Amino acid sequence: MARGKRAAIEGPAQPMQIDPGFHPEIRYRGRAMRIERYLDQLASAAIRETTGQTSSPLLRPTTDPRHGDYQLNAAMALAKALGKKPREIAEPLAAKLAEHPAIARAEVAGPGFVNLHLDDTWLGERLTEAARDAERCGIPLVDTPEKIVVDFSSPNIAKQMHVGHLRSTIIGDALCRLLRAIGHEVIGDNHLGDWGTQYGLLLVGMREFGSLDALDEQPIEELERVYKLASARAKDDEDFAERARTELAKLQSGDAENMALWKKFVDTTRRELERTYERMGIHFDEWLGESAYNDMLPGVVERLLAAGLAREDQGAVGVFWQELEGAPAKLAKQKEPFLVRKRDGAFLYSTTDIAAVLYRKDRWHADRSLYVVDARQGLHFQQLFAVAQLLGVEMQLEHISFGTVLDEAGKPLKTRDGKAVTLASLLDEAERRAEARIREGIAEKKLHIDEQDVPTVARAVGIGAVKYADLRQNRSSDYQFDWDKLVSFNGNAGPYLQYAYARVASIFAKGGEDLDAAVGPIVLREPPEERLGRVLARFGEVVHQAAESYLPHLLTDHLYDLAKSFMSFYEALPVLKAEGDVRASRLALAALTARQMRRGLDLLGIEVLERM
RNA sequence: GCGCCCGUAGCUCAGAUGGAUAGAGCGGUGGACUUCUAAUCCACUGGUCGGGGGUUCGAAUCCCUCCGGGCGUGCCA
Repeated sequence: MARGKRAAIEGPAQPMQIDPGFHPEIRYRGRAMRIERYLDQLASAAIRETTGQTSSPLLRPTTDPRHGDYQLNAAMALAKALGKKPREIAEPLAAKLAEHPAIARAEVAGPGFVNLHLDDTWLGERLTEAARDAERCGIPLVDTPEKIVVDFSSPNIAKQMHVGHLRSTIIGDALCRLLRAIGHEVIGDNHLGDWGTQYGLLLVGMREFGSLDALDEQPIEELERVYKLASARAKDDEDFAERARTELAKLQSGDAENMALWKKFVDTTRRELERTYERMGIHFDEWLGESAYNDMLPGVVERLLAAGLAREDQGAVGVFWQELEGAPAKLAKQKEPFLVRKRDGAFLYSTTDIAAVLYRKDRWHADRSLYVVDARQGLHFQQLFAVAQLLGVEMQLEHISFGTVLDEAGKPLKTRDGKAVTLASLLDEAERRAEARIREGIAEKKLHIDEQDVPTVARAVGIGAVKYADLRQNRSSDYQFDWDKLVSFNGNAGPYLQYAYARVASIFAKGGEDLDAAVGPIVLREPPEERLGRVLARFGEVVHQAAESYLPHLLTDHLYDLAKSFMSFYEALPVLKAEGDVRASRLALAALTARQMRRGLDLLGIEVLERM
């Protein structure tokens, strides 16, 4: 049963015609569903017309469906400035908006809220358009595309990736996908830790007790083994430590022999890292590690000195905020210098990061550079960004910080013997648990998976569950890792969404229907359809919000809403057994759901399965 | 000391630029499978939003203060 008024228009949706006297500049851009922005523009125009004011309508989705779909809070805000009662402002505003075909009803309520009820006919037409946009899936492009560098994952050479890299890798990858989806040009850059003091120890250690064969076969294990031995030795053998420093200096000045061995460390490790990334479906556009900026480092320090931003102190060179004009007050107060050259002449990661900022600006002409890095490095990035600003680099810099991964007891996730859990072992465990759950489901005849597909499904479900668990939480807080929740098939978890997708897909498989051919027209008749339709209509908007606020959990929450709404619809109303227009409409709703689920999960780096 | 983050239902968490009776999931209780996948769906249950002040027509949200927890802090990254 459709709410509100319904125009007589049926059949294929037309690009909507808008009364030019009302808002000549606003066009609903065909298939690009960004409904909130559209309503916002509509309401702004209505405010201008009824009050002469240019002000935000303060459009918000309602929290209670009885208040309609969206509410405007502007009347209360405008009351003081206009010297009127809020309701006196709200009444004409509501009347104006009610004239528009998108709005079924606009009611004034409470102190001066304007509650907007979307028109189901209008909404059905917009959904029909979205159903016919298989390519973009209703996600509009940004007006001004930017070039954005996303610096993420960034493991160290010669060390296993561990849970500490998990979040950066998963969140960074999702942000790349999201920003690309709304039309930005994205460079995903793996800023490897492939340069620095540990290489002196590794060079000497490798020659002393390393094996080149082992390095080829199990590079990371061998490098970790050698490093452990070498650093232990260096502690009580001053001669050994001195040789390590000498070899490091030779490496940094380009000694051919050391360079060759170092290169071998990097290449072999990279091959091993790529296997893990492949397993996770992660791709980088660039692998510019710290070593890539080596040649720039002396110049960076000189430039800072010349600009009067840095000075020498106790043999080291750094930026001393409390002495600097135009420095952020907080940095000055903290009195922590930003060191860029050590007493022994070596450079630090601060120096490398400044070089990378300059490189990204000068060589790539990036508009934005995002650093998907642990929250504990917050101070470093504050300092880095302040230096960049003082150097006059015009590029938006953002630290996309995230919290620590904790175990069930709320402590940082470690193995029993206190070591960091490696990423590989975590993924193994996820797949193992997923497989166990899947076999249970098959035994109970609740899942429909052929034996030969079990490993594939277990992989997609296991990896997907890990990613979803990470992405669904607001990045800034620490997150508690819980295996049972992770692989659970119900509730807000990855497998539930994959299951929901498989259920939609099975409608088409069962009915022999082509998903791409199911294009409606969509007409919202029953309450479950109206609810599903309203969720479907928000997709483009949510993708934009998630991308531009760097909050993937906005999308996971939305996809969960979508899955729930679809499940309710699916349980309540027949699709294949419906007839005529109703069947066509419901098939199109299902097809649009499937596409948004697939696309949405893809933007999070999560695979879907046609059958499970 | 200085700085950053956090404190919301029994548990895990959402609550963007302040908006109506603070929402999910898990858990608990009760229902729904001869009908498109029941690992699903429906209903119910559950809160001094850490405490106290302040700003506002309106505060979980902004400001101050206190309490509790985590993290960072001169030559690691």
